[in-house]
Amino acid sequence: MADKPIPKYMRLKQELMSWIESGQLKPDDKAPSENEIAGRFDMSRQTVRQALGELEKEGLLYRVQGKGTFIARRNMRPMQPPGSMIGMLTTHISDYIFPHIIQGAEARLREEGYSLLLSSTGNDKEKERENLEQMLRQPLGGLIIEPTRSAQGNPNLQLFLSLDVHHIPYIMINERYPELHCPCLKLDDEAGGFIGAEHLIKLGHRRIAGFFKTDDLQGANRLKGFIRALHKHRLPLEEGTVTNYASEEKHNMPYEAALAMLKSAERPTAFVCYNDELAVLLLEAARRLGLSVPDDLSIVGFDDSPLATATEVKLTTLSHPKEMMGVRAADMLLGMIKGRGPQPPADIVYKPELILRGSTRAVGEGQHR
Amino acid sequence: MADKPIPKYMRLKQELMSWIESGQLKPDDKAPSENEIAGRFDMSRQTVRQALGELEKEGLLYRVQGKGTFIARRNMRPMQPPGSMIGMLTTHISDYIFPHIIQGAEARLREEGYSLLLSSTGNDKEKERENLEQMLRQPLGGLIIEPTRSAQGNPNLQLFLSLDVHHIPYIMINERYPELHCPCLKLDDEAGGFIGAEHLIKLGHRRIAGFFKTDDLQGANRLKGFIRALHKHRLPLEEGTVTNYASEEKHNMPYEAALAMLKSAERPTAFVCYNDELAVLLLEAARRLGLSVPDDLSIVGFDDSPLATATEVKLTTLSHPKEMMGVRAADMLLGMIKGRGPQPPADIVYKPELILRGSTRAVGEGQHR
DNA sequence: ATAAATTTGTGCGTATGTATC
DNA sequence: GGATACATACGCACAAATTTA
Repeated sequence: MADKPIPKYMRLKQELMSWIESGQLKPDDKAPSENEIAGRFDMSRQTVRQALGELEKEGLLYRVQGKGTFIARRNMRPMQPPGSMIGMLTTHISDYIFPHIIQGAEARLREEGYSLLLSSTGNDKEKERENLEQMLRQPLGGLIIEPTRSAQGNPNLQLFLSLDVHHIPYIMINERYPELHCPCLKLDDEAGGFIGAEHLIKLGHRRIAGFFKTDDLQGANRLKGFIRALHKHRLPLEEGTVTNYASEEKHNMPYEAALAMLKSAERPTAFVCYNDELAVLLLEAARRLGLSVPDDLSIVGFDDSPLATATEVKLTTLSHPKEMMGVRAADMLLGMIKGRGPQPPADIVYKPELILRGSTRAVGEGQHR
Repeated sequence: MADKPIPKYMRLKQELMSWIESGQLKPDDKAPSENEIAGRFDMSRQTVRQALGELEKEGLLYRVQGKGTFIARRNMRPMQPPGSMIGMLTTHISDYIFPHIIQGAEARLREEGYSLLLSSTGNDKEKERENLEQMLRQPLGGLIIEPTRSAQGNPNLQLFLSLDVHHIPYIMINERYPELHCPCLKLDDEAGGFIGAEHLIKLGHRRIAGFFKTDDLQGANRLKGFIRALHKHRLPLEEGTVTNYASEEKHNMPYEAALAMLKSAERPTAFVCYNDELAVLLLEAARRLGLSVPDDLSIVGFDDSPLATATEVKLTTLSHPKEMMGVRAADMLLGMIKGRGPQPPADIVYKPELILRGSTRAVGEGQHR
């Protein structure tokens, strides 16, 4: 009684599909004529035509007037359902820690049967727009975005809002555009800057210079924490203590500034650096002036990148979740995609931890070697 | 006479499509009933049904029994044409030079309006299979593949062959599986091993140890070149001169081997390393024993990775095209996709160049510092 | 709540046109 | 030209779902 009768043409469709699948009918084989099928299955030719018509639309058959009906070349690979592709848009692909974040996200997504569509902006907001537009042309299930120059406004806001319109879930990593209220995974950069500076202060350093990139909010927040530590310990924030630089200048400007500082009479005894990449560069500056790290100068890096342990003097630095952040980002996004709840997940904020290595030392401690 | 009469149902289809396109019928609007259309256009209901049926299959309409026919929500964002996505399958995403290759390829592909679908095998042939299968479910325009453990056979050969069956162009980078004859971009690893070793020989070194990874062909070829250099200069290849290791052992095994070697009475005066990552590690081993590089030990790296200049002693190493290889790989693949010619492009083989830095020195030269 | 009207779904019949062999 | 096969077109009857009276 509860049975739903299957229409005749539908049963014929299934029968024919099984013929094809079992190999009884191979590609380019000729199927029986409409009249023959009608006779064999005791149905009208119109009904056969309905079944064949649908199979043709589905690409399993092709029909040639006057010739017959034939099995299509099975070019059909079993297709991925739309929405099983996740886009990831970062500033860089190859720079220090980004590959690790990407690797983490890719691994997790693949485990869950999703694919990763990768794109980078090269820290250029124009390219961010192009990439977003291109991504929107794909049937994406979601997006993981690292903002480009997050401290310099968001000219592509309209595009991001259209993600909401299309109901494409997205999250941000490292930072978020303040205008958007999407979930975000980030490091507590302010705390990191504070911890790095306070570590040096507790080692007795009093003249501490800071070097921060300021075109993204990570840099601004790390600087904020740095300043808070100085204030807390009532150290003056003198002119020239903090060097701000833009991404384009990272190879020269801070290096030159550090050289100038280290040559001055009242040279700083410690550096807090925006990241390990810069710390390695400033390590080189100290070497060039014949200064020993950590005997003459302490340096704190940031991000615990592979560079931190490649140097002779291993860098004291602040941890960054890297792969783990990528994994969690994937988890969170997949949760939003599958998830029922309309409430977006809460932000995940990682506390950076100080990793003590050889590049920092108390002032005035005995020289070695 | 030469006119082909347009069928009634086709004219109706076009009429209805124009209604939708012009906005006379908006999404979720109800279309006139089959009988009404039939009356209005003076045709039978069956003919109307044929037109509506096709439009439904094409996704422009949906029909609800007992209710009516409705215009589909045009959720269709302008879709990317299939085949505008390029897959890239590498062993690692985050390890030293891979990010640079990926970055180069991604940049070039995006310039041409293609997207990059990224996946990594983690040097695991099982994951290589899974990733390939997943990639095949996407409408890929082509594939860039870095073989996984190319020196250890190819259990996924069938999958690679099915790429040919589906006419999906693909190329390999860094190495190729010998069983497959697809275009390949690679470094002349054999020449690199030779150049590195000969450089040391010309500096007067006689006891030169080599450390090579042997689960991929790059390592095997670099070793081959290393041995050829020794032969050419009639140096003996003594027991223990060459250390082979597998990827899993890279963090400990060569390090321990180097320590043992350096402690022996007849310690080698120079190392040729599979890559910079290993060179940095062995630099550390030398430090631990109080040996100075390059005064007591010369080290040659490979790949000119960022690590090579992060160390205090900048590494003498062999160049690798990195980004450029990614860009050229993208170019070559796009050429194959667009290209008419059935003949596949020729391999591109880069000659590695010796980059002289501070980690190598002639034996017996004056000590410094 | 029931019945009637409407609308799409299924199935069959016929006739004619047109392409292929 | 004739036979065969698919394409177009119209007609009817009834079933199933939905809306309306």
